[in-house]
Amino acid sequence: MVAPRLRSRRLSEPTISRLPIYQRIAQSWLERGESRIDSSRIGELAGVTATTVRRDLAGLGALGTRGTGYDASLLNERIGEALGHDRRYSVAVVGLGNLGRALVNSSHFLIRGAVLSALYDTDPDVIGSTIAGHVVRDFAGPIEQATVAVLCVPARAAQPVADRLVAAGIHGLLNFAPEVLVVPIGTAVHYVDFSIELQILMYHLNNGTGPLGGGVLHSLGVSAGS
Amino acid sequence: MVAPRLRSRRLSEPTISRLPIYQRIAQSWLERGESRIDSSRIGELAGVTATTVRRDLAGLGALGTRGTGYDASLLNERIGEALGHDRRYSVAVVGLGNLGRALVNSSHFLIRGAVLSALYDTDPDVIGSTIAGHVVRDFAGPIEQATVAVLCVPARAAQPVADRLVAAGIHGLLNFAPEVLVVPIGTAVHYVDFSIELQILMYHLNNGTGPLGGGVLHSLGVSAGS
DNA sequence: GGATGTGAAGTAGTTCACAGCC
DNA sequence: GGCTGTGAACTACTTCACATCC
Repeated sequence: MVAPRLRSRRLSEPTISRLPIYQRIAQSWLERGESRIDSSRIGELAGVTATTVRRDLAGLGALGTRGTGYDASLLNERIGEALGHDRRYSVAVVGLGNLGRALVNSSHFLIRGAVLSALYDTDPDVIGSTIAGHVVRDFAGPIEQATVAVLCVPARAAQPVADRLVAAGIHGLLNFAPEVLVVPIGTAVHYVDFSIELQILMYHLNNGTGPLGGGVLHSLGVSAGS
Repeated sequence: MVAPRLRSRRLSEPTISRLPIYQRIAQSWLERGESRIDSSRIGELAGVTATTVRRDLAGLGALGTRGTGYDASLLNERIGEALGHDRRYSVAVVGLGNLGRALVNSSHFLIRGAVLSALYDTDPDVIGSTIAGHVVRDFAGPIEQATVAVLCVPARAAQPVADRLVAAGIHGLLNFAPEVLVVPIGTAVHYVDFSIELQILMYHLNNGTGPLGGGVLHSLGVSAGS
């Protein structure tokens, strides 16, 4: 009667979107040389209540210590496991304009199990050049298998590019183009839209509301603390 | 007894995060020459149910027509008003590496009331150069007032940069650096973290769950339709 | 006929309050 | 004493079902 997988516990959507934030907080705590952190401090930085933090973390199993709080290092590790970081996966990047370059050159984009597999572009001046240690390939040529693909292409190109990637067997798309994609069942698309994020920020600024919002952290008025 | 402002209706957090998606869908419908769209089609593309779409849109006032659906043009306009696009606001960008350049050169980032006010960097080679029609200023110099600032700086620089911007009277921050910011009450911070978005995509891909997630649209298996 | 808009019901997520453990 | 973990209460969001209107 041993549970087959801890990860099989289904986490709620809001929890999933908060876990990476807690992880980041745990990491920054470690960098400052602090080893322990409690739920109220995490909540303060993440813009949620301490109870929410405890509920979220309890879903990963009992990893705190009563009276003392959580071990930042253990927290970092367990959240990583819950999000599937212990599995390796490959990432292809399509489109190496400023955004694509920013992503592949960032030391924080590909972390925890993510491995850059290939870069593609359609610009003859870019094809063949080396970026972040990878030679850029022609997107018109063969597409190598990868777990997910990141679309950093113009809006108009997004749909045809997505079609081609799905046809090549890539079923996870991270789309930075401001375009709604139509994909077959079984393919996951996650959108990141800069102008939408700006709009959400403006809404909160105008209405003075909401300690937490969006899929990514939105915190309003975290107190400075000690 | 006239209501002072339609916008005074408080919209729920999930609704706020979906409205920009509906707007984008309405816009892409207009571009295709279609003038009307119904809630089930919007829902299909956005990855939510038709009822949710109607509930969200009903919160903006009655703008659909029974039997026919919604007018894409009106929808686009009303969502814009609800999100505060009718007010102009200025945007400063700090850090003009690949990401900062990608943002200011993108035709989709600064839309609907957003006006680029100033660009800042600390690199002497970048200061003085012209990007997107603006001369890059020295961040060490005076900071001009702006409604919001976009941080495209390295993680380590994020907190000091934020402190400086807040001190200069800028109370809305869109932070692309993977760093939790501590800001005074009254300042809104919205975070966009690429690696977190990638993690959320991976979670859904591994677990095969969730039609909608995150603050930004996550759709799994939108059917192709006609 | 067809799609919106909305009370009512159902479900999910958050907060309260406190027992349990360090 | 302090902080976690969790049943219970509460709140918010979503879905159902249908009256309403074009």
